[in-house]
Amino acid sequence: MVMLRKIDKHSGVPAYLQIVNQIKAEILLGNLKAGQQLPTVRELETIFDVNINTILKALERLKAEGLVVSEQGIGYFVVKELNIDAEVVVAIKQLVSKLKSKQFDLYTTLVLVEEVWKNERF
Amino acid sequence: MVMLRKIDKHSGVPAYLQIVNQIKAEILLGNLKAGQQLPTVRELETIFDVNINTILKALERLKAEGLVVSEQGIGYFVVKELNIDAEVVVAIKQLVSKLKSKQFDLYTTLVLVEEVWKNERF
DNA sequence: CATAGTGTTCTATAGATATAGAACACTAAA
DNA sequence: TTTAGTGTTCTATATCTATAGAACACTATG
Repeated sequence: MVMLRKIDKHSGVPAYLQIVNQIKAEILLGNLKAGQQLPTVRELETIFDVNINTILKALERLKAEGLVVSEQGIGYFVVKELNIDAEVVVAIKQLVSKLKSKQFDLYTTLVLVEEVWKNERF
Repeated sequence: MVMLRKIDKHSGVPAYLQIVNQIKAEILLGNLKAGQQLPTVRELETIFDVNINTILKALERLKAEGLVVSEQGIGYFVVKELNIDAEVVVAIKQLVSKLKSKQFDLYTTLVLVEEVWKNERF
């Protein structure tokens, strides 16, 4: 089931990138499958609560990355199936569960993951 | 040991926020301890490879969050000790290790963690 | 007191981001 | 053919982000 949420306008991350991220994640998690149609651009405008031009900028990026295609007069469609290893999803869910139980917030969590990623040699 | 890196000017995330994140993470990981002096603003300018005003914007944010204080003519100092549970760091390192071994990139990883965080009810 | 090394403030400019509004182009179905 | 529902393009405007450059203020030390 596709879950698209309003973006966070105060996070500092550009709105169009937050939209790209959400749609990409839905594809990665298998909630959006190849061939499936996205909501219309005007529906996305409502869903994300941003201007249509911001929607178009995000979709343009997703097209450039080859994840979706547009058909004028019809709609946008998912191209690639990017289903990831279920084991990975489980591992992420476990970490998220642990951090939530320890009262971490999302922002702190993301910062820590990024730093560990960049600082550790594996 | 403090590890501060040049920011990624093409990530879309504002430079001053990337700087805030790096310094905050160093404090969280215990690499910057309470009372410790940060590099000078002009050293930070070189380290992060951005303009001094961008450094000041980041430090202003860290001051507002109560993580650092400035003393004019002297320097910036860490206020809070935010050392986190070692168990949490280990868990994050394990996840990062697993994802790197499966050829995930950092960007995809962060997007997935964020989506799982927002979509799962724990 | 003079100086070097700190942080601080200010102005000007360029580029990126986001919105609003309007119009246009294509597709499918009545 | 007409119409409703799609995507597409364009202009104008406001705000945020980042840089450059200059000057100023405070602290410690010789």
